[in-house]
Amino acid sequence: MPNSRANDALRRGIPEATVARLPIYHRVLSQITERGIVTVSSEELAAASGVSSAKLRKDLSFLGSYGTRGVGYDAAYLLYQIQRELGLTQDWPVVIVGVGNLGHALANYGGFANRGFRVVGLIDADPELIGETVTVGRDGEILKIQSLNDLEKIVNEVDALIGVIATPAAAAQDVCDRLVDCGVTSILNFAPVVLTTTLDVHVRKVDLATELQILAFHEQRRGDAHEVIV
Amino acid sequence: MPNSRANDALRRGIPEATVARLPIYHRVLSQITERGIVTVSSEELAAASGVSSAKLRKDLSFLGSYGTRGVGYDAAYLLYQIQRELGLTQDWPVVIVGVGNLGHALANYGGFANRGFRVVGLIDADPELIGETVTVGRDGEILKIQSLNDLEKIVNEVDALIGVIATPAAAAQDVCDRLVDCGVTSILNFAPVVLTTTLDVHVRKVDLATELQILAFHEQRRGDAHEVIV
DNA sequence: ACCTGTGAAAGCCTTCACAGCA
DNA sequence: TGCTGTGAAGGCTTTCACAGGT
Repeated sequence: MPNSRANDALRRGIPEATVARLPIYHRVLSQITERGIVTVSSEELAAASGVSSAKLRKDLSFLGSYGTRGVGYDAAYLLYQIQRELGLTQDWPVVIVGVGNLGHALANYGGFANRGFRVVGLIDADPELIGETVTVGRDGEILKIQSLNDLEKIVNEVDALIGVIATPAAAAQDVCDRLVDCGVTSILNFAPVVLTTTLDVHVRKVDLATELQILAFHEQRRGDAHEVIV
Repeated sequence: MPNSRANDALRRGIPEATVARLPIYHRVLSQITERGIVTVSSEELAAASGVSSAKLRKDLSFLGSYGTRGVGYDAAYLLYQIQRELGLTQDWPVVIVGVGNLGHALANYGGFANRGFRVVGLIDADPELIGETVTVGRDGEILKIQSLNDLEKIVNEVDALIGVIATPAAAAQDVCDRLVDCGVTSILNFAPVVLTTTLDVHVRKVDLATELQILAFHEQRRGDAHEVIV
């Protein structure tokens, strides 16, 4: 039974590459609807998202047929569908472990709240930091930094399924293990280490040095672009 | 002339997917050599990097034949080759625009210095911040935050080719244009906007909310994994 | 015996180009 | 006419499996 690509959309098997772009479309559509625009063509939406229109149409076709031929997409309706697909219509409690500069930046980051994420726990190992208050989100909600010792208690209390690791590299694997042990199934890791977990846990990694190194690679390439062995 | 894949490595056309993994291998090899390990097999290195050994061998084969059959790779030698390939044997001056929490975190980030990056400029629009000193890197080097008005002067002075944008979304495109105008050709963008530039400028994007949204998507999937149309 | 390096196969993603519908 | 939705083609990436050295 050679199960073709055609059925994938129906079986809700949205390609990973498409999933990774949905948040961009989501953001662009938010801006567009806020400006009062009602209808948008694949060409326009693609340009604003930095992708080709063919790619955009393919991406959207995995969600369903939400456009109108000859016209375009109803921006608000499409926005809602993407929101639903991404699970942003519900509320995701998130705990952040490691409240250095980066952790602070994440806690303050305004972009979370209106996308369904709520920072409900700030955890750090440094006794100096514990008890300190941090403003999370844009509307001035205040949260106290809690002790790493209480990680399990905190995670269980707030029922977080998503954890963010912004600790030094040395602490990350241990924190990861503990998060997973108490039920966290999705982890966003900013520490520069490869985390090992069971397969059912989703780990995504953001590595600042890595990004710069990729840029440096291309930058260097400019210089010796013509040192080619023919 | 159907130019085959086989020549790609020689013509220095390393696949993008491989380039994106080289920094990981680089980091893992650094740790390994620091522990005094001399020889490493593709299996070991792959495990520590979180990839399959076949993938690792293919990746390394694009750089050249640096292993020994029946034995493995000389860790220090391989590390050097990757370093050279990534352009980390030279020194890249980097300017950071936007010195909020995130900008601070980036400035302080210890991982840059020993990977060939040197933060040489901190720029912000907020008059309150200008003149404030920030410790960059691990060895306590001190840098003063400078005014956005002087961006062009600063970039030209320090000869930066790489710029990091950590400003609010609204300011990002303008900052990008100005950086490009004064010769920056690689940009790492943390602002949640799609930047438009000429094709010869390399832009990489790190979007914190996007990463969480991708996790949320998969998290949601767990719940309704069985709501499948058959 | 062992482990690298690599063609070949399989799978995934993007682009093309146009049928199909408003 | 105009724009979406989508097969088909093409390109890129990963995996397989083994030939080729040590």
